[in-house]
Amino acid sequence: MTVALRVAPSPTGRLHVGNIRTALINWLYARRHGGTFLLRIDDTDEERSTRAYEEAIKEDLAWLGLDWDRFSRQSDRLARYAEAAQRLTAAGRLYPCYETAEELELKRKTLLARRLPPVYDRAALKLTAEEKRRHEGAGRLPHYRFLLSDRPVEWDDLVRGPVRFEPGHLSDPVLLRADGRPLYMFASVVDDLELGISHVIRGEDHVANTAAQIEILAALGGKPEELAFAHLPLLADASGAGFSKRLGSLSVGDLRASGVEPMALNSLLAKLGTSDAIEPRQALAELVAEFELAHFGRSTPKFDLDELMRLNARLLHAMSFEAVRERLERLGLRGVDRDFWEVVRGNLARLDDAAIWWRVVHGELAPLIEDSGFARQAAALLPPEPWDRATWAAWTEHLKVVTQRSGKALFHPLRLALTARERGPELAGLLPLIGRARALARLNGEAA
RNA sequence: GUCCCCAUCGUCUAGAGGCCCAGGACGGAGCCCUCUCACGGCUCAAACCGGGGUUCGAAUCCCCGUGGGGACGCCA
Repeated sequence: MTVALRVAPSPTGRLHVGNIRTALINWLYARRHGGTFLLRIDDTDEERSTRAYEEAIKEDLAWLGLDWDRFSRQSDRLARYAEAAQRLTAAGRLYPCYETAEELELKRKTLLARRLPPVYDRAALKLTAEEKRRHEGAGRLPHYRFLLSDRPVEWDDLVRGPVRFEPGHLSDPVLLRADGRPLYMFASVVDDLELGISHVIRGEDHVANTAAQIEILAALGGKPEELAFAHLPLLADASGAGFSKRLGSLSVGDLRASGVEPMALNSLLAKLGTSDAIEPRQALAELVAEFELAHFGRSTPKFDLDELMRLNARLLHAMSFEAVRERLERLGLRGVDRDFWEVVRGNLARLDDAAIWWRVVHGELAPLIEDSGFARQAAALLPPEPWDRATWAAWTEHLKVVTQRSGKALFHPLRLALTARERGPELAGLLPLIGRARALARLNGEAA
């Protein structure tokens, strides 16, 4: 069986945490099983979809490193949906309905008030030809519903196990709006069938849709057993609130602005809710090798931004110079080298922070002098260049003997004078980068 | 309201009747390393939602509560 997966965002906003997780997991599954990955833009909702968002989604996926082998856009395939609708009509599975949105809303409210599930009553099925003519004569255009069977729908969900939907709990889904446009429910099935999708991995908010879509698929001549479904539990935010409440507003843009590395996000989202340890991974290939859909549980995991930021820091601490060189240069660190990166990376929470240490090493700063006498002594004992990592130990050993200082009393003033900061990377590494001239001046209390 | 799903350390989870006075990872605490923070090493604290059953024996099976999530659109 050919493995083919897809991610199907609607271009009505930027990708957010939930979207990204779904996209990533589908992508990982495809790559893990040597399958293809399709980016499908679900833009049947004309009012809310824009090309600008479509572009933003492509950029966001590219930023994450999720590439696609195939691309399709639902608005380009309207003829296909119309053709499929004709086949359903011919099979007697598509029927016109004339209720207005308001009338349907009223029906639902009435049912709810009677403690009944708000399922469509199929009143339109009983309409006579005369009644239909009257409706159309009155200017009412029909929308079309798919006639669900009276048999239960079953499938073996890759995450939830055997799932069974009893008839009567589902409304006949509207496939075509009164203006003739297909709805997601329909376009999605036609695409999955015609584009040869083998696995649909999505959030559990789609389980009821799957039941209906399996029937539509079969009515279209597709084989439901050739399409595997997996429904993952939705994410909640750290407080446990449902995903749509707060996480829905956490977009890729926000995350990027917070200094989140794409691989930090990928590392978290690929494992959150699984039994695997969540650890920083430098490359998607590692996540591909580790990916197992069966490791996902059925309960709602919490997405915690603090956890993401910690993972982000850990990822940064292990990043290679090659991986960040260009980005550092773009940050204005001209001529940045491996030594600098390796000395500094362990102290970064986000890549941008490297600029702080770049200034400490190459820029001018006003030193903090606690004891000018001691600082001048230290300056006087500064060894001649060339300097390397051993210089620091040699120098401070010498200072220790001469000044009788040790521990914090010895080191703290040196750190303050040299970097003007309480904390930072090891001075043994930093000192050679700062260089003798600058160190000398700073110890003497001069801005340098 | 109806239906579906879920319920083990703070978090993600292992656990498919005895191997569990419950294991791992992240986080937390302590110690070590150390000029600081981080890294690393070692150690510790930390959980089976409640109540009924079934069973010689239940975290594991059943029922009922409770709590959480989801679905019920001419949105996706």
